[in-house]
Amino acid sequence: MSFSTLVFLPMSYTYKFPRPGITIDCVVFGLDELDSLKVILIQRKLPPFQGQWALPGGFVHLDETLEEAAWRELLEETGIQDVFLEQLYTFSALNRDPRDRIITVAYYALVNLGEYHLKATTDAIDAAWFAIDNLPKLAFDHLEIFQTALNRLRGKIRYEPIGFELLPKKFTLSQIQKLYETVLGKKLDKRNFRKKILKMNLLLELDEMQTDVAHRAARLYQFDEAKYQQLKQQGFSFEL
Amino acid sequence: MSFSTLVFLPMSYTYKFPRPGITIDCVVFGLDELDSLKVILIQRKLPPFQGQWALPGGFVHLDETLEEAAWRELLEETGIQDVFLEQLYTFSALNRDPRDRIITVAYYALVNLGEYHLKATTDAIDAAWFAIDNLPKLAFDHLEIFQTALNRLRGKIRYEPIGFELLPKKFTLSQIQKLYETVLGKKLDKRNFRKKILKMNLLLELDEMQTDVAHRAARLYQFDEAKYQQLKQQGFSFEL
DNA sequence: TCAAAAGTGTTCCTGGTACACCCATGC
DNA sequence: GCATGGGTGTACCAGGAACACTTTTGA
Repeated sequence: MSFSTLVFLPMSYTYKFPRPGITIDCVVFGLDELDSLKVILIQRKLPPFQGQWALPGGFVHLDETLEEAAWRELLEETGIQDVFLEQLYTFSALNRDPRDRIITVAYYALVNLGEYHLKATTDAIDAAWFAIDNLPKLAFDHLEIFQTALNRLRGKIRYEPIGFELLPKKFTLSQIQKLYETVLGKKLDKRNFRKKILKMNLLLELDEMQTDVAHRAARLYQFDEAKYQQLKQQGFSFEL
Repeated sequence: MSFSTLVFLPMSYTYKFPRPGITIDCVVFGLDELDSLKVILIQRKLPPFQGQWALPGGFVHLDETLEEAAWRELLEETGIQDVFLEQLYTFSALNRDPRDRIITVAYYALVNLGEYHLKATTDAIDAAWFAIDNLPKLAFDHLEIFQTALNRLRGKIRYEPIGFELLPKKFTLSQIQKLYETVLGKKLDKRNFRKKILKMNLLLELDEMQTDVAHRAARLYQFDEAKYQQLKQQGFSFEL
């Protein structure tokens, strides 16, 4: 476009009744190479809670849905896109933001940590992965939001195949077993785990093996999303 | 107080950025004597959707949480209080309200329909129970909200003991079996159902029987909430 | 040759499912 | 005495849990 458009930008917006502000916050889970569960935090540059760590998030624009706002903030603050994202819960305690009445709609995301190193993030935003059992003090009520998300993840991973979202596309049976052990916090029997997950027929056995490992290479598998949708239609229900 | 306080009531509220309006809506489920599942709807007195049926709900005040707003609207519009109430989902489609950008946080409630006849409701509000398989056309996106609530109820009733909220405090085993058959939409085997639910040790066998029935009177039971909390603590998980 | 993880079957037991008849009560 | 729902036990089968050794590979 060679012409700019001049628009009148109002400096303020007026309503008959007071309105709370609406934000979204995202709890982004990732599984690192050592198989500890991690979450992304952002260091706040501005008050309130300046310098403290917080969940990525921000205000919802009038021309976007909550989910669109979550995707936008995720991309802006962490560079993450195209991942599993689901609404978690809406938090509305009266004093959760010291400045103003703010209601926040929390989302949680599952990403394959190996694909995102958070180094190339824009401007001066400081984002980092933290192990979930060693979090710093969080701003606002973000600890409560995080705990709600962790409980949701632990509950949901047992009866919906969302765990695969934390792994690379191609993974070994041991990887997925360790994932379940990490998230659920208990050891599982190797033979029983393999029997059960293979019997579901949701894993595509690939003709590929692990490389660069200092021991016998394991076979790679892939989650068969199409098959899952088809089975779910027929009343099948995932359970581990 | 013998003196009134004069306060300046502003006629408007101004913000630097535009804000969506925030409402809550409630999907109230009840089970009637003929054991069909019902939901409460309110007939709208004002545009938009004037005359159409809608879920009870309204704007969230600045000095209340979302849950408080839900309780308030529930009481004002239906006379219901002290029931099971849980947050469902937050809906934010851009055009869900034709007048303005409105985001709504939906709640769902489970009530013992026998206790609420909706006759004594305040002023001119027209509230009524509708069988869920015979709903009228609903205002806004309330059909989608209702369906989300029904799916949640169907899912949750299988792994948390919330079904009892739809029954009177004292109930027969047949009542709860019919409840499950109604909500899940399939017949269950009487002997197996009784074995399973009694084995959980969550039902208190009372020394009372049904009265005024034209057949052998059934024993009454009561859900043991304290026992459930205790068992849950120890890792027990309800499942039917 | 050693270390490290991959891969593989069987036995036992629990819990799910299928199934039919007598009992108590009010009309 | 009949209609209506209440109440009860057993046999079979499937799936979950416990359990240990051999194989492959790279260092």
